[in-house]
Amino acid sequence: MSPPRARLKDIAAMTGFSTNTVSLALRKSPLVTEDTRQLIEKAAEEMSYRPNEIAKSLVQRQTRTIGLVLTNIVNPILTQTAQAIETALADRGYSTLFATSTNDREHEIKAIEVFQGRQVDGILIYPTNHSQIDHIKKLRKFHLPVVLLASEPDGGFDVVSLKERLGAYKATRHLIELGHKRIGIIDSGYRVGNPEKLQGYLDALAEANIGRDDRLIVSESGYSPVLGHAGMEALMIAAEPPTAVFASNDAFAFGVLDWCIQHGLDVPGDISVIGFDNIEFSAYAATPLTTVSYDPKLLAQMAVDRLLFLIESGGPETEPLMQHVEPEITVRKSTGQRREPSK
Amino acid sequence: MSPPRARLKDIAAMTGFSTNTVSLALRKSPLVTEDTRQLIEKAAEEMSYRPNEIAKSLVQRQTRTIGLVLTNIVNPILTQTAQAIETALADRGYSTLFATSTNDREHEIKAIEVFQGRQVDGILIYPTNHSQIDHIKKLRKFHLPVVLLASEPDGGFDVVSLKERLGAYKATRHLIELGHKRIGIIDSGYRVGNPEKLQGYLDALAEANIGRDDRLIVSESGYSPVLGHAGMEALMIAAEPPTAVFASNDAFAFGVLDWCIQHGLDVPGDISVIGFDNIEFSAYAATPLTTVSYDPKLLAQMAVDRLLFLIESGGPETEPLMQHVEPEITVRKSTGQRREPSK
DNA sequence: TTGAAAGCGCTAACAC
DNA sequence: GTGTTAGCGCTTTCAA
Repeated sequence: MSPPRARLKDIAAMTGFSTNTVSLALRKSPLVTEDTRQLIEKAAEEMSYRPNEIAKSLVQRQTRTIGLVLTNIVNPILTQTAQAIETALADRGYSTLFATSTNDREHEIKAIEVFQGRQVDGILIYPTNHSQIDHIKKLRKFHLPVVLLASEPDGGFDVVSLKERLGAYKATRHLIELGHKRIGIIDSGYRVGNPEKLQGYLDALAEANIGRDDRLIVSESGYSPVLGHAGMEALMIAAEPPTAVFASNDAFAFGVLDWCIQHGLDVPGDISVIGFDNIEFSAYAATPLTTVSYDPKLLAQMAVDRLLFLIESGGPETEPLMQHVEPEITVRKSTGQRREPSK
Repeated sequence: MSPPRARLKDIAAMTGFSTNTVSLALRKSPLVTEDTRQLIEKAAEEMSYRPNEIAKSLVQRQTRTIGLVLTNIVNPILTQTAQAIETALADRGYSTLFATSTNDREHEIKAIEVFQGRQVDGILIYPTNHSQIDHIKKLRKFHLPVVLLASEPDGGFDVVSLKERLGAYKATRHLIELGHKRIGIIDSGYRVGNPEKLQGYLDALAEANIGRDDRLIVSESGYSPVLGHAGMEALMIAAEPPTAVFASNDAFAFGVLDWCIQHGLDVPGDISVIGFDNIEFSAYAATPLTTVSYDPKLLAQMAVDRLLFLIESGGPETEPLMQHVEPEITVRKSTGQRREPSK
């Protein structure tokens, strides 16, 4: 009975006005009389008219949609970022097309291509690999506004990111200040081309004149307590194990804590552990976790502001802007003064 | 120098063929010669041609995009569901438009309207309120395929959901079997119209001939350990406090655990606690959490399969199908036999 | 095998 | 104030 969907034309036929007038009226143009507008609005209401944004997009060459590409959203900090981005975008009338790369570069490239095809007005991306971003650079040629959510070494990009290197530096320094000298790191990014955290760790060691010892550096790709557990195992099995460990994300830290419980080690008595991200649950871990914290909402807001500025200024190429959020240490119970070896 | 974006017309002009031939060739139609196809593909490649899916959508009346509306994604179980949905959809060539309602009905309605405007081919939704879904019912009139991610009392809808009531029943029964008789619940849904968990709790009590005691029922809206903490406080402050508590989500349970630590209560010695969702971190809580578990990936896959079936069969109205995922109890350390009162 | 023409639902120029 | 026309980039008849 009911026609699938009412179009401007239908309500034009219904009211006797032209499609143009109807279009104008529905957009509350001052050109059309109050009376006709009301008439038209009423008809539209009755026919449950919904403008077809696809058609509108085609003619206006803008979709008011942005593409968001994250590696995954199971890391609660990325979850929060994603949610904050979606909310900030919705507040400004934009929709969010969402894709996860699952840390696979091919997926990431694919997602970007799909977004381009769907004519997104801009892209927000946390790249799998912070160094290999040629595929993202290409977007500039299409004049497609892009904001990176991770710092990228070469520059030349709009960036809103956390100072991961600084965070890692602060974490390591915190341990050093507690007297620790043998400090392990369970890194997550190095293998996939994100060396920031490892760098920060090394920065702090160097500053304190502590030599690098590769037995204290392990790397796991992914995000899960079991990986942290495995990393800890590798660290502790070696000769001269650490007295403190920096887990490059909180999930890893939970695995580390778990390893300690299983092996009867007291945290922080026997060993200190510090995480990264300050996810909500870190306060409720087996030992409340000392960790590196920052505000993902702030980051999301800055990224959205920048992207929408780039889109809406629309003008000639703007000079890339790099903005950073600074992390802090949130001290809880999992780190403590180094105990003198009982020997 | 470079034209913003190459169109079919441009590559037609370039190669001397008509736009139609170019379109056919690029879609690998057998009608066009191998030779011309290669010629055209090469030209397209050179001009970095990307088909405009918006234009395609307009003529084909399908966007290969679906809308996903969740209350929020900070609950890790919804995060996992969201991610699994996005992945399953991408595998089948669909994009995901994403929105969070933040448990606000107005937001939810707004999101749906936006999605309709953007001509999504279908909608997947976890509604804020499982009973008030008139706004979702309206979608049926638009012949827009919808799959609900929560069970809905009236029927008449395609549903893929967890048996929340059964999960709550099992959780409560688990506590009863351990000898508990005064069992508290910290509910999250009742106030917003999702009584399933409270019902399941009451089912189990009734079955065991334990009378309902409203002093043992508290309700918090939201998802966060601090709410669980507050709920626990309310429960324990009253006369005849419980010896076991069912927290309707794991975040609440963490808050409960925290309250117990602060008040020197041993879990499970003094009090048992059980959560709901089995989020990854529940194994790493202060006391590893006994909780209700299920597989969000399975749920996501079923929901996507159903929605795409509805879309692709496209035919006349299909009889609504209700599918359910059954939860199980994962027993860890936070629940134990009821201790006889020392009195 | 390829081309011409029409049209998806809308907005934008320009008449009237 | 309102109507007419053209066109966004594509697919889809229908011819040739």
